[in-house]
Amino acid sequence: MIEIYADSRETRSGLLKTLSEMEGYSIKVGELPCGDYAISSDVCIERKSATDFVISIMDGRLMEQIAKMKIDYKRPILLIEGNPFKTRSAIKTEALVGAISWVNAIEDVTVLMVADEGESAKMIATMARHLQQGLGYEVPLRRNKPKASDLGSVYNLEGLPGVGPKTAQNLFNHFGSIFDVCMASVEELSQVPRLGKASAERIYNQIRHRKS
Amino acid sequence: MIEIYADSRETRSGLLKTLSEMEGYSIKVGELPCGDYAISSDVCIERKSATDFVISIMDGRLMEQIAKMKIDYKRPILLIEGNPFKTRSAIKTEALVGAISWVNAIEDVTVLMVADEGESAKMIATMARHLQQGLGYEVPLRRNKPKASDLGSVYNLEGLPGVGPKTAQNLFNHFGSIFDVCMASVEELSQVPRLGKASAERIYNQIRHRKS
DNA sequence: CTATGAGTGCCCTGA
DNA sequence: TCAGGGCACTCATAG
Repeated sequence: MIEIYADSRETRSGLLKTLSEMEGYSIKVGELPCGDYAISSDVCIERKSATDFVISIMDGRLMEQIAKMKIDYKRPILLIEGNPFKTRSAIKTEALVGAISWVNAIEDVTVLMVADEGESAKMIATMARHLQQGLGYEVPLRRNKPKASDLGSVYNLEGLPGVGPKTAQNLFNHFGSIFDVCMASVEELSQVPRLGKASAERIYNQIRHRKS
Repeated sequence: MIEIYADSRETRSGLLKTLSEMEGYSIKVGELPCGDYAISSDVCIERKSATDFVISIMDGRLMEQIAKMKIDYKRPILLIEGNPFKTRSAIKTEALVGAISWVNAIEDVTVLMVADEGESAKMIATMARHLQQGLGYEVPLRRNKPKASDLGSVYNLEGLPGVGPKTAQNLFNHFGSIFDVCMASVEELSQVPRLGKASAERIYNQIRHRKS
């Protein structure tokens, strides 16, 4: 059973009703210190309608709420319902962008936008499930692996830090095999075109990095 | 002067043009190992149009890109342009919500949504400014590179033939590092759970395979 | 992402 | 020890 904690102020919202009608979820209503929904010990969600969001920027409530959430939760999420750019209000686009950028870049808080209440419900439910039960299987990080050996080697090297398609090809050309790349010293790695000492070191470290 | 690094694939986009016309910004185009824009040593941005986003979910490119960004940068951002829920595509809403939730909840990557290219430009520019100049005082690029991670190693090993998420983890657990996997003989590789002689040989051959 | 199906190869059991 | 069926995991495809 997936548990979602909702703040009592949300009681009247249709969202809470939708959530409580879902199979496999248990909704607990109470007084949250901040935010509207808590879906794990690290994650809480502040849900705002587009107009509410705009207003909370102007009266400074947004900063306050975000700051508060960051104290109690490691990973707060701001969920905006509707398009704030489309609201008829005095606020300038720059201010809007500035606020979102601040929330995101400085405060490191995720900003999600959904169209309506229904999407909000689905989003909150799914995130709760993912956090509490995982996906139910492992996600394949890489797909469409090439079969030809040369391509396979290049593809494999793309897994190293700071190595994209171009550098992977360079590495392979220079060393001739994955094995030789693994044996290379930092100095030898630096010889490769487009690889500086910093990247070379990171690659070297990743290859030797031991399970923590 | 605020610096923004853009991947060369973005050259044709109107966004890059808009950015380069902005006062006080210096845009450098080059080959980024991953992501489309880098705005600090810790933060890079993968920008996707709504339809692109949907397509990249379906062909599995999204997971790969996110994973790669997480290896190279401390704080990757996924910037979605337009409303993915409104695209006419065969994908189910559940899958869409699932993807966003996965990026967010499981991968702990910030998701940002904007309406169009213009907003993207403003958002990227503003975030760059916030990160590089702070809101008032100086917080320039700290040069602390992301350290080698378990995830990076597992991701790398997943590039090998016949190796999916499960086996990659098993390999890493058994040998402790990419380096040790590369040094292993066919016999030693066979020791790993669920790896028989056939798979072990394929892996061994791929690692030693020389450029043809 | 979610769903489904086929294919490969490991592994366990039983003789 | 070896054959065979069950299973786990990879990989392709489709919405």
